[in-house]
Amino acid sequence: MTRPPNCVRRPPRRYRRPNSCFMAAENIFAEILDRVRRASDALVTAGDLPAGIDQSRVTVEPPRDPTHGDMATNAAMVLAKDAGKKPRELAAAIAAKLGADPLVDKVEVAGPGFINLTLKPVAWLDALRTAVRRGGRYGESDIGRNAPVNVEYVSANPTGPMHIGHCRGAVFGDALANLLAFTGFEVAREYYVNDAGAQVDVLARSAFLRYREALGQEIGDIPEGLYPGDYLKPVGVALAAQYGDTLCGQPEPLWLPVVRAKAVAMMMALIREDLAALGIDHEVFFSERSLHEPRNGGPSRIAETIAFLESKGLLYRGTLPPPKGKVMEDWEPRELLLFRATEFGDDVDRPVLKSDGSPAYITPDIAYHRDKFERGFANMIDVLGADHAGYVKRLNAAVQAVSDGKATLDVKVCQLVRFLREGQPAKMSKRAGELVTVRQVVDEVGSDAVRFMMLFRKNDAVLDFDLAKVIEQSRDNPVFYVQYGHARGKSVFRNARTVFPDLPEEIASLTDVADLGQLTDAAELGLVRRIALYPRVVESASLAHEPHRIAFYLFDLASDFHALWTLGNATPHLRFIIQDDRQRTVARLVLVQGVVAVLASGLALLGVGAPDEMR
RNA sequence: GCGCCCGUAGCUCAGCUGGAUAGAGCGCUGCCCUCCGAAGGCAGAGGUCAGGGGUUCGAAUCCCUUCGGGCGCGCCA
Repeated sequence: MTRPPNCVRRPPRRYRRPNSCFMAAENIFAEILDRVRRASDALVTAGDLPAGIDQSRVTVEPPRDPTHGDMATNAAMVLAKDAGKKPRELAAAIAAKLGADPLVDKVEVAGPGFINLTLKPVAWLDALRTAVRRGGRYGESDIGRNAPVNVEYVSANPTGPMHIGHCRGAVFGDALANLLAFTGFEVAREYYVNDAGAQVDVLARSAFLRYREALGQEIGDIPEGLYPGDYLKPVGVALAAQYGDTLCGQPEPLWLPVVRAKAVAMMMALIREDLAALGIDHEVFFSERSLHEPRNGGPSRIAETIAFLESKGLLYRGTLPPPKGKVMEDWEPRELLLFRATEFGDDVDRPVLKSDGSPAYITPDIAYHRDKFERGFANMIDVLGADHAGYVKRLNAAVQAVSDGKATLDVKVCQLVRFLREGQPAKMSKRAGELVTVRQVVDEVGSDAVRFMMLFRKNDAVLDFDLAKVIEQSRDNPVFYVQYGHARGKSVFRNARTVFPDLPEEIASLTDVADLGQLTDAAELGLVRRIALYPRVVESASLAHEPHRIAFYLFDLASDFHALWTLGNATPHLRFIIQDDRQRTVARLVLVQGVVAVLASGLALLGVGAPDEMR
């Protein structure tokens, strides 16, 4: 019998961190932070700071105002209280140590006790060299320390093709998973298949009609309450081919499981095609139904979970107060088996069993998250749609309960997307009974545009998606603007080869011979600094579970690059290719290669293509 | 009624988990190509970070509160 395969494991498709050691200077900000800490440690040794002082709040950041130097640290201000010293006094002491650092050109104490650092140019040029050498792996890190993380996303009901409401969460979850893998987490991409609820029974009845239709029977209009979509016709045809008319004479309890399994399997195939169109491919499809079924002749996962909660004293029989703010005609108090969710911060205790004894809606979810925990995931991320925002507290309560507080769950709620065309609500053709689908949108504007735009906003803010704007070729369209940056870089290399035909195939291989000291213009060095920022952005985006930071960073990087390019219009000596100066050209090609590498790396994290030329 | 999210330039939004004089795009104003690098770039104007309290060296960011807007609320799924 066909059924969505449970826990089918395949090797992660997109990214796996190879075994390797990382260069210390991969992230120049982390490197400098390390040196600041060592300076503070030296003061501890000298007795100027108390032993064991907490340095966890010390940060190194690029200052907003470039006149404040390359980096600023708050070390003195953060440590001052514990040290019993004045911030500026302490700052002077730390600054004195840092001034001796070979990477540091200049140190200043400013404002309330900031220590502003200006690095030697060689420090930045080293960062560029690193970026070019590392290529697509630049920004990779091991901050995750191989900790397993389970990212559950999409989880659309298997009752039809994906509609656009699922699009944002799908792209978000996928990009977040990429990001976590890139930063050293052991990531599982998981899809929770709701193949057990009442809605899949409705699906089965709808498919059964199509089955009779395929057998040549007159079925008339699809009754209210069933799924009318044409996408169920192939299910009817397949059933007819497989079973002939043998299901017709059977009572519903006999044919329903058969039809349901077939329909769910075919709907999942449909959804996986839709996901594939967006470049999404989960490693695990977890069947809700499997949680209801006995395991090896023993109790089901759900029964086990209820017993577990019982043993922890987290269940009791009681009645809930009536829901407020809503007229409930048929509400009456009933005694139910309740889960003490309020002990974990939820607003009310939640029923585990309905009055008829069957599991309530959250119960399989509790069992599911318990299963994740027992599979070794102490870190879980659930990506949900806006309509599930009210569900966050009870999921957190469930995870706390089933893991004895040992697991963390971060629920990322993706807000609504408003589809527009030229600023007006988009009218999209809907065939009878079908919602607007993901496929329609991808077919119209392409996967790259959909993915980038879904990530060009914080997940918790509503998003306007203008179908006309995203295919414009202008700065107003960030997808184009960033991809164009990559293509433009590649075109520099093509042009450079016509001037210097002996240039190597791989521009990156010039890194060792290039004299990067040739990069002296403020605009060039600004671009180098932006490139050096990338590992820091990746790290913070990963830890915050906010892939949109990558998208905004790429936009800024492309912006810097386009600006430098255009500068060459008015000032020819700043052009990347200088006919009679091979050495300078080579240095600049390495710079452009840095831009190209970071754009390609960042776009790959977002799952967006990096074209060699725009068409 | 309760919970969650949002409120930053005329518009659409960033703001690096508390840092210095709050940024970008669009729009507006003024510039930069007689195709060889303008699908672009530069400059300017534009702000009580919704209002009010608090926490501390320091708040758009954290806490409380008021006002606006969105989503949700069930033994449904």
